[in-house]
Amino acid sequence: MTTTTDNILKRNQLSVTDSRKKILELFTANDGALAHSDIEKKTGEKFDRVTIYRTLQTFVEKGIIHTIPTVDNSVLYALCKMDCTEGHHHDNHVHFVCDNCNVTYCLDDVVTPKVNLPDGFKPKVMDVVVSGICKNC
Amino acid sequence: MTTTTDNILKRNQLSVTDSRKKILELFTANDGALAHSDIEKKTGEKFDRVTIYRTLQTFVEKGIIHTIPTVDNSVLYALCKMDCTEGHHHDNHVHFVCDNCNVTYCLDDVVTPKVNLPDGFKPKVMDVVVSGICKNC
DNA sequence: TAGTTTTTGCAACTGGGTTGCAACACCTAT
DNA sequence: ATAGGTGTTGCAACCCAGTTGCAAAAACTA
Ligand SMILES: [Mn+2]
Ligand SMILES: [Mn+2]
Ligand SMILES: [Zn+2]
Ligand SMILES: [Zn+2]
Repeated sequence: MTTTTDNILKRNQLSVTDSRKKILELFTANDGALAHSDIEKKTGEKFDRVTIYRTLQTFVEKGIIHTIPTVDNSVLYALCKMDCTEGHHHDNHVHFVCDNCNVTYCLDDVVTPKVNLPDGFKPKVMDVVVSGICKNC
Repeated sequence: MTTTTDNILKRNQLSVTDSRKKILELFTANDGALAHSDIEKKTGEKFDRVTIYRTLQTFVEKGIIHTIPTVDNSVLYALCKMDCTEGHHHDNHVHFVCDNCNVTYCLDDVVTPKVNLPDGFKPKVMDVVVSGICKNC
């Protein structure tokens, strides 16, 4: 029997291992973003810290997940929903952090607005993080 | 003789010390944002790392400088130009990071644009970081 | 100038993240 | 199904940013 996560791994030329399956499952089961520490807790001592770091790194490189900039200088990861490929991410969407439940959401459908920059500044990439109260709070 | 930096320190009920004067001077002399490491380099072994950390922390608390979220998860600091006070910052402006010279600017005059969020999401604060090529490059 | 308060420097510690390497698991071809 | 080669894991050791407690030193106050 071949599961969804197995397929995602194979599609990306990654060998199917316990850690990769479990970590990928966490992302597909969860609609918010996850920090390294979340994963460490949810896998419960099953895998070495280093393995988790390396797995996340691999997933980012393959375009399976992307990192999210945070205000408090921690790193968050979330599933790429667009057609991201190795080395090229299409994840320029708005992120929302809930002040109450502290969950971070990818708002893939929200278009990032245009801003008028002063003369001489040429924009390329725009990161928008909105914080407030989420739909579940 | 009383300098500008001395006045800023006194106005904020801070005792005037060498480290505070020197670090504050760096901010007033520089129009881009500074990282802890920048300050460490520019002061040249003159002050302990811990002193620099504590000074920056104090300045942030007093509303003299503010922190800037970065993509690569480092912390940047820049002078508050608005009327920020102890505990309350008015620094919701757009930040610009130059891909070429790597300087980060506070674009105090650029209004942060409105975005349309999905139903149920109530926005409070919005952080916008634009990257591209700056006016000096 | 002396006494009080605040700040500094040092040393020790924490926590996130990385690296090298040997043991192990996964994939492929027979 | 099995053996061999390749990729992945776990461990130990390390690095670096940032924090903490405390005694010495500097700044303020009277
Ligand atoms: Mn996202
Ligand atoms: Mn700013
Ligand atoms: Zn919430
Ligand atoms: Zn530039």
